[in-house]
Amino acid sequence: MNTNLEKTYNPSDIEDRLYEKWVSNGYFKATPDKNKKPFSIVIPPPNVTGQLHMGHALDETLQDILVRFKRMQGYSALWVPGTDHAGIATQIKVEENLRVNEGLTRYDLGRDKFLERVWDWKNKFGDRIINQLKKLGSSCDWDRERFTMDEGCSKAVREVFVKLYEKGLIYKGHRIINWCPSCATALSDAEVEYGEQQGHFWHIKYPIKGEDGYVTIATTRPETLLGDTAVAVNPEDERYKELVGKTLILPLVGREIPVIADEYVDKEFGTGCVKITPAHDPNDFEVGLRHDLEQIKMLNDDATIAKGFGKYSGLDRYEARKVMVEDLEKEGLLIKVEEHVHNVGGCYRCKTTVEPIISDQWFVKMGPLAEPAVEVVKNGTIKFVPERFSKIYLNWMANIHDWCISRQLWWGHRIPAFYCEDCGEMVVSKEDLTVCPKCGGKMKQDNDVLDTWFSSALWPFSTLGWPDKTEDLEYYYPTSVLVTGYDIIFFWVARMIFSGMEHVGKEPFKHVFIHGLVRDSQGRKMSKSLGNGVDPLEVIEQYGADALRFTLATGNSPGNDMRYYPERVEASRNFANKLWNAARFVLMNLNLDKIELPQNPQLEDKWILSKYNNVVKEVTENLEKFDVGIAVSKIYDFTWDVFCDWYIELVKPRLYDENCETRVDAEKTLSYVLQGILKLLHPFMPFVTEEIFCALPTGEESIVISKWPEYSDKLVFTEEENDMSVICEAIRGLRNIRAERNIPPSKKSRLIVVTENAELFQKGISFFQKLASASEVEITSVKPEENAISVIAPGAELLLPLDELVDKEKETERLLKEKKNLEGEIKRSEGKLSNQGFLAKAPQKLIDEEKAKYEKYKEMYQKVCESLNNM
RNA sequence: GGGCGCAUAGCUCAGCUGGGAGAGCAUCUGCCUUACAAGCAGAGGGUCAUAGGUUCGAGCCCUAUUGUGCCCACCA
Repeated sequence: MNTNLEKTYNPSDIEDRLYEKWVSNGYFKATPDKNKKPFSIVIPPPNVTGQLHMGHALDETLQDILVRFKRMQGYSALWVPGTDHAGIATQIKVEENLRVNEGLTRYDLGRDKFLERVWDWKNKFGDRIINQLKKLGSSCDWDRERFTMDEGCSKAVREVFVKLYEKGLIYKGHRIINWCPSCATALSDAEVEYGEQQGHFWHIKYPIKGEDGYVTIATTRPETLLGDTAVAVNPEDERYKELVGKTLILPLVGREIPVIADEYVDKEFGTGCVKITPAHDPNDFEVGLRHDLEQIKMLNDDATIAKGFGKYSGLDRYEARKVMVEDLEKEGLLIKVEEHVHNVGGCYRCKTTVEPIISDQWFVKMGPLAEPAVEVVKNGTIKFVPERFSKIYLNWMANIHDWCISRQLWWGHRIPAFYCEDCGEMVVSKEDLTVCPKCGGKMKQDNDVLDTWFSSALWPFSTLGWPDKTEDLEYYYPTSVLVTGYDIIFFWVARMIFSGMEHVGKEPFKHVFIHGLVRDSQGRKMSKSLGNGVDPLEVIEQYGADALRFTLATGNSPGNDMRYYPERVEASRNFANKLWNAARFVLMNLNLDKIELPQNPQLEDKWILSKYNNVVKEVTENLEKFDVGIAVSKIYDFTWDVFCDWYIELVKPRLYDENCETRVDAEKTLSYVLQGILKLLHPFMPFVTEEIFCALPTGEESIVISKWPEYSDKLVFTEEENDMSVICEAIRGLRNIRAERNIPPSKKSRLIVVTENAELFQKGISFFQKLASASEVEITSVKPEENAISVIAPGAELLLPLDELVDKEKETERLLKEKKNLEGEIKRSEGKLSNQGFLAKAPQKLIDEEKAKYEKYKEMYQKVCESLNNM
């Protein structure tokens, strides 16, 4: 018989072909449809740094699982990936190790030339993303021009920038920012990573003017003394009461600086005297403002010492530190040097130690924006999964500082501020300005670009056409769910939330589904420098996209990291293979031209249908709750253990018997349940399920657009489930004893079933023959006097009269062990049932179940005792 | 300093609202049983980190402790 399925499962044979089919049939296209509910995931891959591809694959897989699930449930599901201009540029920088900055440019290109390269790379990188998504089988809506949104994004970005500027929520300020000397750009607080470093604590004398004495200052950055404009002490500090108001001579420089009193100083730390460098420390900056101190910038943008500091000028910050410490020592101003471990901030991209520098930058005023963004999470409009991440989010939002959004880079969206070269007028405008509205002079656009995350924050609505009032925006916004890793909650999630609230007036998504990071088999982050990154495309090549997707979905609990093991992908592939072969078996034995429920289901048919029905319910519930890992393991267990290992084996006798009257019912049940399994599994393993689905007489053209299975009251067969489990237990008992005695399956044996429930065991005869190597099966209510091995099962004693195998000693030993086991169970059960508390407070269902167990064990115990007596 | 995770079989991890400890891999035994050796049937292996507490009942809830990881803040 032709099964339409190749003998061996080979993913590479089917995956590309099916993907082409889906795209050309237009299954992935999503349009606003009033008769359907919307489900939308509109997201760019996070700003890729090039080495975390497996992390993308996880993102993409989880997103696609949800979309496919919802589509089958009848939603109009939209799933649009993308990447923006700035993200691509980051990628370029990492892959080429570029340092693209005026004055520091390794490839000394102008802005235009650089942007040309950006576009080249955009295509290359865009292809890479598209390719990975295709290979993974992601059911994205490709036809729209959303994939790269440079133009649309630019429009949205300008709209937002101008709007916020006019509302006073974007301002240009002279403030302390984090400066990366290597990238030569400002960074936001979130872009600074802190790490412990072994440093020193230099104790330096600052002489008091007109006196012999001095003040001792302890510092970790002695070179910054060049920018000192005061020394501060705590106003409550008795030691230094006299000092306040006096003047000090700044060592090496000779400048006169005052001693001031400020609450900021901790009396207990260091010497209790703090040098104040307003231009190079955020706290000092605040102190400086309070005391109206001068801000002296002593560092250039490349972290060399600024002009005006004599021989130190032009030295690198660390070189200057060395030289200055030597000079201090020479002058006898260095008291001591202590070892000191402290946290140092580094640039999250290039790891260079950042310098706090006072600088003119653009900022977003966060206070007013944070308020609604906090509220919307607090009142549950946006729900984090798992819930604990909402606390992290809220905590961050509550302590948020203004966001520095200008970057001195060449990539990204250029700030839409224009300056008149003649009169200095500044205009923020949606349109490019060339002529000054005030004096008619020539206008020049701000050289700075926006933080990547500024445009990324607009993604949920900019991709839907905002600021235009499009049908898509109307229908799909707010989007349903955001799937992402916890590492970018601050960078991206938070900013999308307040941006959505501010610009659209509605939350950007309803759920934030947070997953963990994919690590290598030793638990390390995948990184280029370690060379431990795994390329999903290679994994797909080797095992297939289905296996990879299944692996990423399995054992993945929300918010927790997962390790990548090739062995796990192999296990997933094996599962796909198992399904493939089960399908081949069904098809080989199928004579139907359509799939339907059996008219005359037998015991085992009802058993599997009932179990299947239950799995449908559970899997659906789990997916609704984003418990992807639990859902997938339930399908796995049902498919392999219940359907393949039991049901298929159970119905073989009926299928192999040409004259069997209920053969057709077996066929119907087999194909019905298989079809259901395929549908449940489709979001996880889209390709293999489609290939099999199309080989079945479903009458449908594709599983992608088929209907998700639903729980049905008609398929509840509790009694049959229980009966069947009795038979299964009996079979397991027989197999157990045969395995213990090393009886090969080829050696059949007579079986005598001693039971009061002849009707049930009558139905089980063919199962005992097929699954427990029984030859003739005799059912009786009276135990015969025969030399036999006895297996105690619930409701029956099974006798194997195999003379040559009966070994009195072994048999006694085994029965004694069994007796002991049962005694334990009975004791446990008795303990529970005699516990008044349990009887009074436990749910009735549980008590009934416990009573039933007790009866069962009691009966089995008696049988074991009888057998022992007979020996 | 503040916050959040994690600690369960040899390894990697599940365990959903508290109701007799699970999977994959690894190990051992026996099977080429006409869908599948990428397989089948069995077996061994856990004081669920420790100590208390709540409860009729705790891997799950509470408290403390230890180990471990992450995030945030940062005192010069």
